[in-house]
Amino acid sequence: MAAPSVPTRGRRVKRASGDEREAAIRETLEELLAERRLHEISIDDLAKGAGISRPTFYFYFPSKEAVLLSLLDEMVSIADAGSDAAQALIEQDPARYLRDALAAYVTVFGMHRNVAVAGNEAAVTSPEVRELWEPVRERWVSAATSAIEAERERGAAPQGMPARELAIALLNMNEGVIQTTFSGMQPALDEERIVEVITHIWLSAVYGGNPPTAT
Amino acid sequence: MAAPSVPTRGRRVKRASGDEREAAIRETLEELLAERRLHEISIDDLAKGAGISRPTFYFYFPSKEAVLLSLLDEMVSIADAGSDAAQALIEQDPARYLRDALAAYVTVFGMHRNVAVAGNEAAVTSPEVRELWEPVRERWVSAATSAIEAERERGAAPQGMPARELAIALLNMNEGVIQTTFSGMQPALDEERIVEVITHIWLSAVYGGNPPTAT
DNA sequence: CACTTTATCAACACAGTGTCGAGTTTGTCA
DNA sequence: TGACAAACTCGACACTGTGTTGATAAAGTG
Repeated sequence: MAAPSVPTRGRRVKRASGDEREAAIRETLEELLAERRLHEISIDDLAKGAGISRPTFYFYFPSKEAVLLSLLDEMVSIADAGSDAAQALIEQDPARYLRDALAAYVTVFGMHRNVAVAGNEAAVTSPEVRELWEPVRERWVSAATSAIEAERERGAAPQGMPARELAIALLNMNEGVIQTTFSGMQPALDEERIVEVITHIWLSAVYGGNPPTAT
Repeated sequence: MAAPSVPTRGRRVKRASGDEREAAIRETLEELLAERRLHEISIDDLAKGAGISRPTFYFYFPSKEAVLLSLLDEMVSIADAGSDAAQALIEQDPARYLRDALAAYVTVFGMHRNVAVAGNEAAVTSPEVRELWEPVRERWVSAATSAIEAERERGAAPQGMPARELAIALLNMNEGVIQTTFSGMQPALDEERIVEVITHIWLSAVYGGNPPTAT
């Protein structure tokens, strides 16, 4: 499992000056996303920023969405790692597990907010980006569904809505909250309040008024 | 208050052949949105569909986003009207009021799903569309905030999270659920389940396990 | 029936995309 | 060490879409 620190998504091996260029392109995109939206950034901007010509850009990436994709890939794996760390708590203290896992995502997405917001923009435009996101979302939904079902089985949570439906709607809430807050839309939650508010809604929806007890 | 059936958003008076062209452009956009995404539709496509040349298009609208804007305008006022109809119930049976109001939006947005999905796409790209949506969202948040506070005052709902924060997060959930379901993204809720699932989450978040009683 | 308003479009200038083919540099191993 | 291939680079092209200009026709009005 000695995976490279940054997922390479199937690009063939590359080294030396090539790797530096590739990194320069990625860095340029992340920098430019701090100033303007994805659709306002041209391939020429990325090429210029990385010190190469536009045709050379295509040697490294097939499109600007592909550059974003590699940034998103990295961000998602960091976020997943953070929430896996909370995993240990799942049986002892479900409420704290939930808060920690949600906090992990909100923190990472907040640190890379430009990438996260651009990902949302590109998910509409680019089938490739959608193909990256769908399995990620499905994994989150499955994990939440299992957790809810486990809590019901041990009698901590009441029966009710199908667990998967709850999970989907609540995930949509997370995404929406993160999106509006980090893209500067109004009205939106204050950044520091996100975790508290969405944790409360998850807990009420799942446990309905009877908060879970720690063991 | 003899407002025209379709809001005109400040365009100067226009009539006869002019009005027909304008309507033809709007219809063409709604038709084409059933086949492909907004960014895949060119101004020339709209012009051709309305039987005019591309420069003539600009006589009627400054951009394709402006056409979408007028479609969105219409959709929002229909949806608002539908939820105003539920308003009467707010004091007698809050839970049913909530379900009816949510159902009104989901139904209207579902009927014009192509417009709704395109609106979301354009909100990222076009400041004008964002300027239309922000006040609409603010109105919804304010209405929900007042309703929650009223329920707390009469003792039906417990104190807790600031009402406005709840309202914002729950509105984000509604938008996210509608967006994923109607844009065909996966995973998503089944269309017929949306109202039931989101109503449940609103009620749990606001009343925490103690459902409101009808008077 | 002058004259303004409304409506129309051919032609242009531009910005961005993606590709082709010809070049240079770099590493390898005979 | 020098031939060869792979990695890398970019000028120039073809193409798609945008937005504007300026000339023109048709309709409505005093």
